[in-house]
Amino acid sequence: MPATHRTRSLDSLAEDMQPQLGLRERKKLKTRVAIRRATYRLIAEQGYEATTVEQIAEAAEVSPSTVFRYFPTKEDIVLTDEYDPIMVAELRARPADEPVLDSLRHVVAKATRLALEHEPDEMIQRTTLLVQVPALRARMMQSMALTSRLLCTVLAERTGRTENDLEVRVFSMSVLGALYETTVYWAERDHEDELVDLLERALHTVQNGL
Amino acid sequence: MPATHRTRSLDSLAEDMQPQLGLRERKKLKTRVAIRRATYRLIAEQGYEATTVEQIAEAAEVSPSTVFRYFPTKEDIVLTDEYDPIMVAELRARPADEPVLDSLRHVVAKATRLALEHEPDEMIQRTTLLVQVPALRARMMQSMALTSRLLCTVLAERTGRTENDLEVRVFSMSVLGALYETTVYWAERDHEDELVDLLERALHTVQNGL
DNA sequence: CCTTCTTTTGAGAGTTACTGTCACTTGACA
DNA sequence: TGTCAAGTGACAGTAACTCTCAAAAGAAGG
Repeated sequence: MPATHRTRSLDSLAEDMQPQLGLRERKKLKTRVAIRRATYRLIAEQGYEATTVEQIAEAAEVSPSTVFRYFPTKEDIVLTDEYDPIMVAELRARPADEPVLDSLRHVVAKATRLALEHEPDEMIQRTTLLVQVPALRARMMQSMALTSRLLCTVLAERTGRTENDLEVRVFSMSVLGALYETTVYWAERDHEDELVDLLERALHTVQNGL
Repeated sequence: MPATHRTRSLDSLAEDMQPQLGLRERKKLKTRVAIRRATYRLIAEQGYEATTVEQIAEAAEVSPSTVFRYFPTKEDIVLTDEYDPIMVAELRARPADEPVLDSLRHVVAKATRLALEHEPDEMIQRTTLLVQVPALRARMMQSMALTSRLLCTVLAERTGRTENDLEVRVFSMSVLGALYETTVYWAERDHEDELVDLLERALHTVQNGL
């Protein structure tokens, strides 16, 4: 079966750089990718709810058990993304005396550009689904809360506070909330705006209020 | 069966003020209350996941079908709260030239005090569950997003913008995110702080940054 | 190449939240 | 009291998970 090379994705990236992983690991990666591809395809054809895990398993040529072994929930097949650690690293790399929101602006812009040029299709399909499917929105917000905790750690380092400090946590969460809402807004308006610009405006609003 | 009058709740409040509702409506209210009481009791005894809807139905002396007729999901039995419309009304009642965050401070403080004096037990149990059960957190955040849209409407009126304005939406969401995180923080620290004070600090942080 | 150990997989059975249907009961109202 | 609408329960069905266990397949050593 000829693999499509038209869409570039994190998956395909991961496929490429196989620095001599054992056969076992390579197969695992392939299965993971196959499940995700099948999922995205089926959902595009039938919609999220109409697509059952059984169908996904069949399309990916694995058993349903295997699907659940790779992804804890159906939502995760769609939503899992791997940008958090990258963003944390970038954030730590910024000069320590730079105002926090400036750092965030830079990092968010960079990560967004990276994501947009790297896997634009997935990004659009994912955010579209976010608008359409409540279950996915809920799950997304959960992962947003997780990301917020990561951000807390970095902010704590910067400000000399605890990562459990109320102010740190509130600030992180309100930033993440802002970014989330912006993403939804972008998708609602059919991705016609420049996401980077929207995010810039969002962070500006967080900083200066209405 | 003698009803406990030790705990004051919205439910019991609603029970009291029955300004001549028909028998039908009164029965509906009673069923609703029975389901919720049973749920809270069972969850306190066994935990959230271990409690099945069937058990709840049995304890509330209704059929499972009826439970689902009253609450769309198991999560909703625990989480449904009715403060949103009150807060919106209060917010509209504030002077139009008052800075938005000042209005919010007042309204949030008032609603919180009301809730705390009125149904402290439910509030504590609910927020405790919020910390323990991921599914409830997710659902809570979803309802937070809904509340955010309400807030958007009010903010739009105030600022002369659209309720779909990016800045309005981002601001609403970041405020709500802040309030949510504060609630979780409160519960995580075993409700030992004064929630009103924490919320005040949270809104201060939203206004002035870290 | 063959053996042994370990990881991964698939098959199947079970649980539970939720949906839809339909006949029956029970308040509302004349 | 009888008629109508609203509310309820029983039942059957779906789909997302979970658990268990035996078979398959890669890794490692002789």
